[in-house]
Amino acid sequence: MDISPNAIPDVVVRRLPIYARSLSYLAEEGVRSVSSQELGERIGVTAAQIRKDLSYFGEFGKQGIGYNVEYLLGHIRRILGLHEVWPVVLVGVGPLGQAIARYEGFRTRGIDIIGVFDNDSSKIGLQLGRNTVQPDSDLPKILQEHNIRLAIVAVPAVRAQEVVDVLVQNGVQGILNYAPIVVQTPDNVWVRHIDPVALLHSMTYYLSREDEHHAMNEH
Amino acid sequence: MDISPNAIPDVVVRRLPIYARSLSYLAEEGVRSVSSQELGERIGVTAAQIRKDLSYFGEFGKQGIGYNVEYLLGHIRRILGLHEVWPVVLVGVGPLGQAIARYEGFRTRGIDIIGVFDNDSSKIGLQLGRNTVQPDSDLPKILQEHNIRLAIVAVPAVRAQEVVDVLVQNGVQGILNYAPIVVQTPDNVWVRHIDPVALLHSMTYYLSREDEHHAMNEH
DNA sequence: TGGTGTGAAACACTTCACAGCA
DNA sequence: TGCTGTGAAGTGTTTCACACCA
Repeated sequence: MDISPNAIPDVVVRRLPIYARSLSYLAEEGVRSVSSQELGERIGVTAAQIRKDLSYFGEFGKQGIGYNVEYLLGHIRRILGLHEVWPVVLVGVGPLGQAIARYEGFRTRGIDIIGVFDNDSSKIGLQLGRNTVQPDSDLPKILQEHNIRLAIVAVPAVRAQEVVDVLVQNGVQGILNYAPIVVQTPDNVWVRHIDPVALLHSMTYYLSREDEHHAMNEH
Repeated sequence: MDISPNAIPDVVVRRLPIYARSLSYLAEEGVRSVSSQELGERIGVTAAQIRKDLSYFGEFGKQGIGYNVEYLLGHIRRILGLHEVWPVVLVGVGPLGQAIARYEGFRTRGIDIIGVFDNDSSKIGLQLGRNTVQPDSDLPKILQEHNIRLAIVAVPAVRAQEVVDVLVQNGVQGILNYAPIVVQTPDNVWVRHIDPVALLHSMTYYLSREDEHHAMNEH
């Protein structure tokens, strides 16, 4: 999915949920007010970055004081569309899919998994959290009936593209893809990707460099 | 962890594992040679980007031909330090941790989970893949004995910081954090973060905008 | 006083466009 | 001919630094 000119930069959009997450912890702790400095330290981001990011959306702070936690959190939630609950489907019920289906953190943050699907008939009927596993063949019906726009894909890499095709054909516009493959979609569909191995590999890069460094310093 | 000046940009380092992944699929398919154009189409990246990225590390292609798949893959693996197998520990054996422990995709890509830990005594002794769950109290010993430099954290948010502190105190320099919280570490430690909910929220942002857009266009 | 909001400057990253080569 | 490797140009992102305000 591409960004139209004059739109908010995607980097900013990706940071907003982190701000929201941190603000909700602050709210739970009973903190009323927070400065960009304090929030930045929690999140590992500069104060200027936070102020600049927020300035795309309005003026939420008070000079000399900072930001009211509840007020800013409410605004960010609304900006992200989280004043509504988003129904999503999950496809793929291997160990990872089961963990996702059982995780409470989706529902508490505005994401409601309303259906879980697998093509393995031995899994159909399995109860996972509030959901019962349904066959993939029921996907189109459910997607359309509930007007689903978001989906989580946790199938093996070889199946990911076909599953994504079905999702997109039935109106899904945002996909969280756990399969270690880049899926092809029309450019009005958003895809975010989770590949823990790739993330680890990006760290092994630096750790190997460090070795060499030390070796060099020893001479 | 910060980047020293003149170093390879971190964005580039993060793309290398994606290139490696795609190249290994090509190799499995028996493809011998690939152009930056073809590889880019698979990955959703421009050809120029790939050529530029690779040029940080050397010259791996042949004019008029493209890249030899095996040769380039070998080089990228070496650049990422993947000519060695990296032993890692996993802390946290809830449903997610269990899925991680059982996932075969780590070992096949150079990441070997050599220990899994939890502080819940009812889980100690549980067999997960090739590992048996050990108590957190054994962490320091194992980290030091095996010279572990990478860890995966899959504990609840409230426990993440204390776990990370123990890891760092015992020599861990790279952490893959599944807990929905930004952990504090010394700046010689790398942290990568996985928060599926935050990724979904960054998509609900765009999907909400689209609604408004349509509403606007209807007038 | 202590903090925000924001243009402008600095920096980082991507894309272009083409020389050069098999 | 068809593709790489790469300076230079273009674009995007972050940081600076300060006017402004409760």
